[in-house]
Amino acid sequence: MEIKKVYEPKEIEKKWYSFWESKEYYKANPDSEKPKFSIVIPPPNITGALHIGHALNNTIQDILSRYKRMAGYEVLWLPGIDHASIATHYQIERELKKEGKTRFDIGKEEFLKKAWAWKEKYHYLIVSQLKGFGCLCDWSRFRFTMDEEYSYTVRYAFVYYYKKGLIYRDDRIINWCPRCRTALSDLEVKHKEIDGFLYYIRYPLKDSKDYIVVATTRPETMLGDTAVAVNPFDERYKNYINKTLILPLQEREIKVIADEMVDIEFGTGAVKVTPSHDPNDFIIGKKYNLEFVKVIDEDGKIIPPAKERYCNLDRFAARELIVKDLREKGLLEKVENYKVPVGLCARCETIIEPLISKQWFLKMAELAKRAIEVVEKGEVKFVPKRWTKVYLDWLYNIKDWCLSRQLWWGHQIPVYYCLDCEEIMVEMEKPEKCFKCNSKNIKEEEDVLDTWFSSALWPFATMGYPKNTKELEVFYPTDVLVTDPDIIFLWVARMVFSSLEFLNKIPFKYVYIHSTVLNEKGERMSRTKGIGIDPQEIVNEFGADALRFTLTYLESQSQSFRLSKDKFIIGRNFANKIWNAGRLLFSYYQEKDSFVEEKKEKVYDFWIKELFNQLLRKYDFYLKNYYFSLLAQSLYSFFWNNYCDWYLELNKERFRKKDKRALEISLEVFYNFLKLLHPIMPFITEELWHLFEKKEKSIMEEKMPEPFSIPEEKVQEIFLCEELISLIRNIRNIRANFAISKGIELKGYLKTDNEKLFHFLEEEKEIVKKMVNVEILPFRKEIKGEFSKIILKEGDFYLEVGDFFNLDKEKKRFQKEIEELEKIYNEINENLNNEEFLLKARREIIESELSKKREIEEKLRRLRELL
RNA sequence: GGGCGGUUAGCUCAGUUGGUUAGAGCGUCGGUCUCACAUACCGAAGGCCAGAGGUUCAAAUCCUCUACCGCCCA
Repeated sequence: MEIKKVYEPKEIEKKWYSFWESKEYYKANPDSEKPKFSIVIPPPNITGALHIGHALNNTIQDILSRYKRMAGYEVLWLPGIDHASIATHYQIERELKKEGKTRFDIGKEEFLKKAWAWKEKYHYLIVSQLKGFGCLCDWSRFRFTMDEEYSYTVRYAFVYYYKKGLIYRDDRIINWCPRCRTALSDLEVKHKEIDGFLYYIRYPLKDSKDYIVVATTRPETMLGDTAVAVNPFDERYKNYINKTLILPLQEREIKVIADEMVDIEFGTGAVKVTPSHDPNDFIIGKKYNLEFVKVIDEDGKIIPPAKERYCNLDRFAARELIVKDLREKGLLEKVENYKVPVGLCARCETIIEPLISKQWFLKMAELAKRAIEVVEKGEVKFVPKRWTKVYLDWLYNIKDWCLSRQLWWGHQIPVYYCLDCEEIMVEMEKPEKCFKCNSKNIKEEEDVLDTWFSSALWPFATMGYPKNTKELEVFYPTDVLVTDPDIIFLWVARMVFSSLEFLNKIPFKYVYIHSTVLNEKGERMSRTKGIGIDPQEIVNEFGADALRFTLTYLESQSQSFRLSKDKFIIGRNFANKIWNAGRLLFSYYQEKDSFVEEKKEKVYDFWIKELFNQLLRKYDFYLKNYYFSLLAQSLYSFFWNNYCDWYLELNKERFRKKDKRALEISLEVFYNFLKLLHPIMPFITEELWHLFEKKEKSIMEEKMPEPFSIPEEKVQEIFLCEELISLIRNIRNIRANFAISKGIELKGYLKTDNEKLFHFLEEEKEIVKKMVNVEILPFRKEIKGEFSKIILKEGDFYLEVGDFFNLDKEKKRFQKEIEELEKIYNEINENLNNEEFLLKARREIIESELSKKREIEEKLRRLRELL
């Protein structure tokens, strides 16, 4: 059987994914007797293809679920996608814009058709991407947030909250995006400072030549001013309180009021109050019962009662005209450069307009309380821990959540208005007639819900809530949520309080927050900005296993890591290494019937078994603690640096001699390694697993390996293997140092009092000959010719190098080592001469220092003999 | 303004109860197409672990401050 020299993942990946699917390995069985493990996917939104951050996110989930499956759990990894109301709007509107249209040009029905088509397209794409990454989600339970069942749960939740009195409708200042034409929640607004101006405007006193100067960054809002406020403790304005001013341009009378909220330091200490267009002014407006004058509309245009001169102008055009008018009237005292804080729509980056508007809100105080409690008590744990504070701080300062959006794509708010008596009905289905006046003249609410309202229900809505499903019974709460830092508030916190409210259970026990993936310049990957790596490209070029391994290797719970395409070489090369080790083993495996000689196990066998046991211990620990980078590193170095570089190399001679036991142990360790690696690199491990025997079942049906048992006396002998490795390394070093090519045979003499070592190297003569072309001879008192000395732990080795010998080089080599050792020796000595160290350090530390000292002393002594 | 991260070899990063001589990959230098692998093998060079204090017998690791970079919140 011909096996390709270089690992080619493409066909192999396709083959095994369909195999897993055909066998339905992904399918969770709620009736299983096994312990349960469950994860719900953070549903990717349908706005576009998955990026490399998704690849990381889902690789982690796949690792955890594959591992748990092999560790004997019944695993549910529930997949799905999110309709992403506003984000999808933005994408479709962008397409429309290319044709010069807006959503209002084509109308709601046409728009929704496009949205569904969009969803279909990306639904298909996202699923195929996930499969391309090797993610084995339970496809039989795939959910979309706008599925009928899911939508039922969303309505159910809204109605429930409303009837409980937690949802209310009110006129409030909200964040309005004039481009998206919708209200936004606080979290959907990004704050930024831009270069702008601070305008100082004179507001004349009524019947006086005196005036108050107010400072503002937004002069256009003055059209809606209904007061000027000063701080009651501000001496400058004491005499102005309660006086009447004439609002410039509008020529309207407004009062000077005093409130401690006013910052004395800002501008002139006097501020204009526009209750309809500023959140703080809104509060003041309510407090002092001011008039609410709305002068900017939902398109960001000026409207009456502003003077006609300004109406229909865009807010920024109006600003310019107003400034011009003020200047002409001599009312503009001065203009300063100023960093103006603005809110931007998180989606389209349009400057937010704070607007007074009637919207639906969810009361947060009570809900937040319980969400805080479960995290403070540690029922829900963040990994890494530091994110706990981020979560809590947000909830400590929580404000009510604006739920309604003036969008079309999303869940219709289940509210119905009687057009005759103004009765408001909040119901699961549209009522036939008004509950109050029996009118059939009923209109449903046009607004849709914030996407995150439905996402907040994800863990249990996907499992069939409010029905009492078997899934909810056995798989809920889920074990861990894997996500990135951006959505701790948007999503994680909201899932926690929703779950507590509806099921009286936490939604997950752990929240693993992984790193943000950056590009090589350190910029956040962004599809809209065209920054980033397309995971599909990586899969095509390097393979899914390489993609997964590299991401795992780089995921170390840090805030972020930089990624460039060439990083995937790590994973690709590792896959190739495994592949080729497989090839080597397979070539002997094919001839296994001729492997008859059952020689006894060698020291190397115990050496590799011990190293495997160590790997296993680390593996469990790292996985349990979500130390993904260390997990990948330990697998990598075990396999490459121990198994391949030494164990297989040492075994080649045994293979040649048809040593059956050598082959068996090599294969056993290899198989075990494949099992451990499978969660990270599912494809190549599956392929190799099936290469060796005709197997019906997937490697994932295997149990995770147990440690090898090693007899105590064999543990004592493992050092011999280390001595052998050290000897070979030293010989190679000397050959390189003196430029003696391997083709030239050398002789060497071992001097040791350690009988085990003596016999061992006697036995392993052939290996040494083969690996470094050195013949080991019995030590004689007088060694002729020039030699180079190798210091082993338990003996000296004299390598006869003849004419190649160069005293300077040799001295250099030793001097350097002596200097290094002396440095360490002095440090150790200092410690050991320090009474406090002896008094306070742990016993095993002292002992290890002592034995180190003896070792170094001995080595130094032997090194100095040479000079 | 507040919170949180980062600063370790030329580059990208590990280093998880403080205790072997601080590691890896890439890159560099030198040598190899050796019958699994040149996506490889062998050898080597390269670091006062940002700076300053402190705690400790012992600090890259804990504490404080400073500087710079980044993320988040207001």
